[in-house]
Parts: sequence; structure tokens; C-alpha cells
Amino acid sequence: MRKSSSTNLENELLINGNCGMAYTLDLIGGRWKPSILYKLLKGSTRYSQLRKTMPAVSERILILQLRELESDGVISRTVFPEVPPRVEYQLTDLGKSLEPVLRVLSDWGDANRV
Amino acid sequence: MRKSSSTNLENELLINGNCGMAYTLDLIGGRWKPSILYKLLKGSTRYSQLRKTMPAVSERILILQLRELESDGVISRTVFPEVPPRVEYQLTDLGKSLEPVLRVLSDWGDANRV
DNA sequence: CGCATAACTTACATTTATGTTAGTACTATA
DNA sequence: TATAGTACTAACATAAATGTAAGTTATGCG
Repeated sequence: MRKSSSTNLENELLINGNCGMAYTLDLIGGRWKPSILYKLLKGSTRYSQLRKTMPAVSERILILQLRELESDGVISRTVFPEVPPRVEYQLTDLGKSLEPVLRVLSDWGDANRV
Repeated sequence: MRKSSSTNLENELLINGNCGMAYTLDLIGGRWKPSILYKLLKGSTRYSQLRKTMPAVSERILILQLRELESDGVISRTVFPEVPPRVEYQLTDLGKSLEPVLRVLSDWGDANRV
């Protein structure tokens, strides 16, 4: 009989509940999330524009990362009822509050990367 | 014939090379790394002490995370030639320079977690 | 009609991260 | 001689993240 919940998931929840650092990292830690957030810091951006600036990501993965950021409340999605469709993504207030966090991460990386 | 390098890895290298934020996140982003770093901010710590404060992690995984932090230059490992053995882990200068980064991540998480 | 466009979705495949269990080397001490 | 303590390693197993390729919807335009 299989375990109803994996130790892996249990540990994730345990750590995120105990450690603010781990919680924050979990929100912004996907492969393409930093790049997405970096773009959105500059303002509302269309899906097609995100794709252009990140040509290496596949559509499925980009959408997945956007959906996760959205369900975590960091970004929001606005659909304009036009044809062809237009969808814009933007930071929520919560997302905007991440700006200093993102900047510190970015600066440290730029200063220390080899 | 298999590809000699996975797109997954290629993308990781690409992003880490372009985005300081992603680079930093990659260094500190393992499951148990935030907890380890948080402990080490308070000073040099024995392996057995780390284990006690993180009872949920298995030995293999803890060692893996420590080895990665070590090979990334964030922590160092000191062996005392005693029996039974004593091994202490401590932040390197690079690791210490992460302190403000870790603090910002921690504070944001504590303030915004539900 | 047939094609183009934007923003997706679906089904499938691979790679990476994480976890489990048991065992090892060394020696002081009982 | 047997046991305990410390810091591991090895072999195996599972879960999660990421990637590929093709299809979908809706409509304006030639």
C-alpha cells in the first residue's frame, strides 16, 4: 500500500511552515520565475512579449510558471476580449512587495557569479 | 542517440549566466539549504548538531546538501582528527556575504506567509 | 474558403531532486 | 571481546520538475 502523502511533500510543508526563507524561495524558485518577475518589475507585459524575451522556454513550461505565480498571488492575469486574444500579466501588490527581495538576490548574484 | 547535454541543464546554465537572481537562487535553493545556512549564521556547527536540529532530513540528503554548499564555496568543512570523529561546518566569507540576502528572504517570508 | 494570429491545452517523455535502508571505519571504553 | 559513538557511503526507489511535439479556439482578412 502506498503512502497517502509523500515524505517529500511533508518535508516541504514542514520547512515552509518553520522557515520564512524557505517559504520565499519556494514562491520564486522555479526555473523561469526569476526571469518572469524581472520582466514584470518593469510593468504589465503580454504573454507574447514574455515569450519573445525568453525564447528558450517552451510554451507549456512558461504557462506553468505563470500559473504557479498567479495561484501564489504574486502576479495577476488580465484578459482583453479581443481577437486575436491579448493577455497581460502584472505584479500584484504582493508581487510588488517582493521588489527589494528580488533586487538583493539579483545584486548578490551579479556581484558574485564567476 | 542521446543528446550529450539535456536541454534542462542547458537552460539552467543559460539562465544562471544571464540572471543574477537565478544564480543566487540556485546556490541557496535546495530543500534543506535554507535551514542549514540559517543555523550556520550563528556560528560553526558540528554535523551531529545539524542532524539534531533537523530530525526530518535523512543523512544522505543532509550530506548532499552540505557537499553542494561546500562545492559552491558557501560553506567549508573542518575535520578534527579525534576519535570519535568531529566535523564542523562553517560559512566561508562568501557565505557570510549572503547574510543580508538570507535575512531579506527570511523577513519577507515571515511577514507574508499565511 | 483558407490562412494567419495569440494564447493557450494535451499527451507523452526525460531529467533532476529527494528519500529509504543498510552498511562502513575508526578506536576508546566497559 | 563486545559495544558505542561519529560521520559518513552505497545501492536502491520514488516524486517532482522540466521539456517536446502537436493540436485547439476564435475570428478577421484576402
